[in-house]
Amino acid sequence: MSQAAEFLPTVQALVQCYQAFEAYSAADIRAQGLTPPQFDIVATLGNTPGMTATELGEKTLITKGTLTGVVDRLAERGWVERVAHGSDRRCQIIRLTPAGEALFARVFPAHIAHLAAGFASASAAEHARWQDALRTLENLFRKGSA
Amino acid sequence: MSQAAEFLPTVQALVQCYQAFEAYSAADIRAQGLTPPQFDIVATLGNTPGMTATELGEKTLITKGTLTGVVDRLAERGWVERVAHGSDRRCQIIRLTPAGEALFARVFPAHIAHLAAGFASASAAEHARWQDALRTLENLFRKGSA
DNA sequence: TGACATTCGTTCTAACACGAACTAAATTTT
DNA sequence: AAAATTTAGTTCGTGTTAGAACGAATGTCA
Repeated sequence: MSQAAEFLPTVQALVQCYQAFEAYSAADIRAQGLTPPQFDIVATLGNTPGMTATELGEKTLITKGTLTGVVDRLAERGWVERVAHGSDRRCQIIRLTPAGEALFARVFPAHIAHLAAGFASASAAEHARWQDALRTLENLFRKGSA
Repeated sequence: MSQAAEFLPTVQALVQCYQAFEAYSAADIRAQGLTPPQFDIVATLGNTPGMTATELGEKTLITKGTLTGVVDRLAERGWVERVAHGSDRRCQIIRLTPAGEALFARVFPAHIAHLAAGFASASAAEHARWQDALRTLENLFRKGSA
């Protein structure tokens, strides 16, 4: 109410910064034939023995209802598979197939390289400043919503 | 490639900060019976005589294909209307109805107050630091994609 | 003037997002 | 052990998203 002019530019800067990053990152992911959520899942499952859908949802911040569909589409293309959990018949372990591991080995390093190219001109001091600023800002909203 | 460990925490901090803000902001908007894009449109049309769909899309960063549907739903509820453009029969002016203006007068100040509450503990110096950090970060991705 | 290209908004498709309702399987309570 | 609760994952409804194709209106150019 009081200082609207004070925080609105901050909000605007955050939104625009995030959207610029998203556009930069997503363009590279889509160019490799994956959607951002699909890439997120493949990257999370890479170099692991697989995990339950609940775990995968927690790591990727994808809600369980959405996760079913994204995993379905990855499974249709033969990149992931659902296998029974040993002791709990409610759970399924989701893991990469051999084809999925080959996909991971191809697209993950490529995407990291794409991001690294964007950050080529950034110094360690700048990274420290960004991380510090972003974390203090994030804490405002986490505290506010708790 | 070289310093993957250097920029990944920055990316992670950006994504988590943005998602925390989104969650904080969207919860308030949904509690008032609007979706975030719907709020965005009502807020953009408030205190204006209306504008074309193209203009509205540019200001809200909603693509034209999406805009049709969002405006449809707002029109169904009687908050916005499409009126003919005087000179160009391809265009339509989208504007708030009286009910839409009443909605704007109710939800817009309430949402600003919600955000202001989140920023209550922030100083002017912090805002300057956040805005500076976010803008330098944003420029990396804009330059990289150009 | 007539052919061509551009712009405006809608429609379509495929995918994602969230929450609520639902089934099945465990776990806890009594 | 039987009943009540919790947890795992799917399904469903509503809404958002990007991009491509489309028809109608406008503008350009020869």
